Amino acid sequence: MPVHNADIAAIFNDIADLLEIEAANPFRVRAYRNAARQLQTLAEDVGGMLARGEDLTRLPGIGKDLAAKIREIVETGRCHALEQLRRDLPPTLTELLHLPGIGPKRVHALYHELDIQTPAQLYRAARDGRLCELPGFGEKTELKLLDALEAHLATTRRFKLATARQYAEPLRDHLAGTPGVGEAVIAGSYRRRRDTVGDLDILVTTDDAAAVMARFRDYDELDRVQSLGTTRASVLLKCGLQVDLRVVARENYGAALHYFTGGKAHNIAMRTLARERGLKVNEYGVFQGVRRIAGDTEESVFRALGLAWIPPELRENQGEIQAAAAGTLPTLVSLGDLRGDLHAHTTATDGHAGLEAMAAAARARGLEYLAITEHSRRLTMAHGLDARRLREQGMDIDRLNAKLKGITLLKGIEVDILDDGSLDLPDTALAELDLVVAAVHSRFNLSREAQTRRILKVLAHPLVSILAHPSGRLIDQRDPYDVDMPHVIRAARQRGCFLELNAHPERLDLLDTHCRLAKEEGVLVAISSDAHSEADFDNLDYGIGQARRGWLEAGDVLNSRSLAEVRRLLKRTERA
DNA sequence: GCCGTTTTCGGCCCGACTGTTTTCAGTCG
Repeated sequence: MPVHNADIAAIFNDIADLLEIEAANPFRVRAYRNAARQLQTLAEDVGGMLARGEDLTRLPGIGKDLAAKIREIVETGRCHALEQLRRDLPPTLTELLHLPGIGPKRVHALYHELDIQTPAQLYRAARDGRLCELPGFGEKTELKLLDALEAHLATTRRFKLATARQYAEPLRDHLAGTPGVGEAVIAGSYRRRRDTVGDLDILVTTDDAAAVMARFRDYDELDRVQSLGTTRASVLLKCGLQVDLRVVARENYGAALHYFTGGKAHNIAMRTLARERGLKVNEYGVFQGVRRIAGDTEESVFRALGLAWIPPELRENQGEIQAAAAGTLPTLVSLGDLRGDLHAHTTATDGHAGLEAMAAAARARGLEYLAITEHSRRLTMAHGLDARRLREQGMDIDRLNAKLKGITLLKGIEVDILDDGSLDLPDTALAELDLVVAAVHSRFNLSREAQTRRILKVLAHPLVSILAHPSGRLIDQRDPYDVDMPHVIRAARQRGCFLELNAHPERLDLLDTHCRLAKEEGVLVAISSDAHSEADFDNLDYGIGQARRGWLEAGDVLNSRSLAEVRRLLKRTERA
């Protein structure tokens, strides 16, 4: 079984947890966590990099020791260091660590003083009032733990960005309605437009923090307060989403917004850079000694460190700080750059609107062209098209195009990729179309070798232009299938094919890291709505967010081109 | 454990809130 970066990251995080419980050097612990984070943001599995003879110590945060451990895990599937730790400490202790209010010191005490190893044992101890015996534990801690364990708060889940938005915007508006409030903005991973968010970070500026806190506490959707101070509060909404609120004075807005937007790694890198320059960055500003030299605006914070303003989507410490210093930040693609959409359905299959309505909806959003790409016959559930119905729809599109103004419909198909990598419709039918989008909808659990072979075969097909939702994942529902994505991307470049970034909020597929890899390899990305209804074109904005996280510029996006240019590029695919 | 135009040793981001502490450690983001 191939080992994935996420597996190695999990091992490193486990090691970090156990080391922390053993009160190891905190910087050593941090090194493991940094490495885990680094691994999770790589576009390619380190196994592949090792196979090509690459030196892993070139990766930031990976030195000689951790590179050797990675090699050990890839080659043997085991990690001696972790096994050693687990001989000394029960592995279930890391579960305790994830309970609210429980950190390494308390886990250490629980284990060594009361022999508590699992959440269930902790629950019994709290219920029996045995926790109070421990120094540092009191009655309140005990009650809070009982509460948390009963509410199963240990299982923290992430929310899809589109779902989080439904809760976030009304709450932000509620807070913004407090008298005296200046700015009220949702920061954190929401502002960075991650595909999912673990919690909401809301920043409010005002001179009357108490009023904002009071209004926060009175919010209808609020389930319980976890902490509430004069400038910071943390609550759980009834839906289970955690919200962290921070209130600052107006002059601190820029510094606070930067602080509460950046990914952890970005913020640490920024503060390290400041320190190197004899400065200090915190949520109140940039300081030279006691003198505050910036912080009113985000621009001023970056400028004080000699950096250009970095778009929120890039703030993950993936090279954006270096690019900002060198003046080489990308000009990220925006919704207005999109001139067409290359993936949509109608009532002919599983869509909810007809050709004409979909065309009108696309045109209303400023699009100049729209490809109709129904499912093919194998997807009987979606009433997929066979060759005859596809031809009939083509004639409908010709007739409609003759009278449509301001938008052109393209004839396409989202043809199903069969188990062996062949296509669900004959070439004679596909050859009649303007573009062929190919998609995997079955056999998600093939081995990496078989799945990669299957998709490479599709990319080699002379009539295929775009690979739809390349990883096949459904957020929260289905993991990506196992495929060698760097290989797929290189194959797409050789064949002149394009990769779709499916903008549906449940897909957001291409992943951001693979968008960036596609850009580096020179493969254009099609940001597609996969619209099944008129309203679905609004989803394009989620695709834009993901594309921006992948550093894509307008020039990297296929459907930022004019219709004539797109037609030319599709033709080149066929000839390649 | 990582890292290095001040360095191969000696650093390593920063502050708020809670609870139990009576001056602060632990946790969290």
